[in-house]
Amino acid sequence: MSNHAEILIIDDEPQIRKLLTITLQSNDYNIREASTAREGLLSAANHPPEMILLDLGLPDESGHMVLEKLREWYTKPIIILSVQSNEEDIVKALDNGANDYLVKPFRTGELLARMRSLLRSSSSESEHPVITIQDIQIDLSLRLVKKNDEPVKLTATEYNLLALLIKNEGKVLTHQFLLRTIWGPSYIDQSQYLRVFIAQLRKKIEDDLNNPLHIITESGIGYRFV
Amino acid sequence: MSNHAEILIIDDEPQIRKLLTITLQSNDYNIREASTAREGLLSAANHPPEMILLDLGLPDESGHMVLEKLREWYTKPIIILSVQSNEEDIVKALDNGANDYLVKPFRTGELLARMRSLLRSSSSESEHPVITIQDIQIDLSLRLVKKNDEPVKLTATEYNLLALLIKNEGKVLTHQFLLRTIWGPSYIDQSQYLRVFIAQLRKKIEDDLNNPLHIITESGIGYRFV
DNA sequence: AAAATCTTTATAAAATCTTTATATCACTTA
DNA sequence: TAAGTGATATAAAGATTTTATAAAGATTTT
Repeated sequence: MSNHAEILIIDDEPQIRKLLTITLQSNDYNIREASTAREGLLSAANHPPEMILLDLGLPDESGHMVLEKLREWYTKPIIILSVQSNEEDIVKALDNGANDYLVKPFRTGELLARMRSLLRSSSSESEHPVITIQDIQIDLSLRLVKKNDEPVKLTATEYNLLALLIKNEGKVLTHQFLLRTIWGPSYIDQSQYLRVFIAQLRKKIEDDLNNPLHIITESGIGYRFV
Repeated sequence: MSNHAEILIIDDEPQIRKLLTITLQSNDYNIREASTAREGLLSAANHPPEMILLDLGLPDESGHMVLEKLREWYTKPIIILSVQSNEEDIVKALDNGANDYLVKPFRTGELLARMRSLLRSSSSESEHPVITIQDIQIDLSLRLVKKNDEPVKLTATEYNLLALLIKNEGKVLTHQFLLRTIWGPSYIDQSQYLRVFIAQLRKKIEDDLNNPLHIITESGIGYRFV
């Protein structure tokens, strides 16, 4: 999964910034760095990121102050990274609008998981798992299929079959497997069902029925989505 | 601030439940308790709470399993409370849909602050109280629906159904999900209710009943608001 | 009690699935 | 090459399921 979300790191320690940058970049995040409160606020305002990682111990101003100023307008997740482990700081930060608080040194795996959790719920509407294959798009959470950005109307069974093929793009799915998965184990002999529904799907998503480019027949074996 | 939000505690240790109950009740939360996985899932289904506090070490089933089963339909915050402090458990829980993870013994002040933080962002209805979709407007805080700026008179059930559809604009909501959420888990077989109320809603907000543009039927699956 | 709302019943219409019939294709063999 | 064979494609009829809607009865609210 490539995300490319922009993350702003506000921390004055260069080695922490470096560690974070390398870790996050190798997880497909785009990084912006700031080493002071002033710089951080400026960067956030000029290029609002998807998430902010904020150190509480900044040289020019308290991190708590930065958090408050950010929260006057910034609504996306803010995670606090701090050496302070006392409850007072944690409670204060969370009540001032921080979404999470990790005590340094933190485990990077945990940080990444907490970031995923926050990004998941913050962009719950906009970020759907959309699979795009040439002119065909399928949004599994909306249960929506598009061809050239036009919605394609599919019945429940047609959708299930297409989704199964697309989830296994490139792989041959046997008749048996398809029948068992879509219709149930007692239908593995009803190959004719499969032919009927494959034909219907092709009518809806292929441009040239005599030369299907997406749903490929593997004679004697099954079908494959390309 | 009095909140009166309902919180479900799933934990098998009576003394922990007692501590949590007393702490949370003195902070104006209403508490429901469960000591096993089975009991917890049942309680959550029958009285969906505003938040769930889930222990990972349950006697009958793994807490991870409970989390997965809950997340099949429960969308509000879940905080994990566990004696396990290893990164593997934390990452797994967060990636399975937990919103936070606190290692026992935890500080109650911090737990309360993290709960406030999650409740704040989960009740995002206050941030975007008005949703506009073409000619339909819904003000979730006022419980008011307008069509072309004209107020539409809806009954309580009609409103609940429409609001649920609109909050999930574009997504197919299954019969099961709609029935369970609006009428309760014991009504999942009463599809006819849904048909009657969908017809009533369409009469009130669609221009052409023979060609509904907002409430779309997905035969065999459910309905979708566009 | 009256009004509003929810629940249940009945029925028509629409959509979908299943089955049948026939055509087509790829490949083998005379 | 031509006929034959098995697998596949497609249309269309028939059967079944699902949905829409009105309206009557029951319940709750005012």
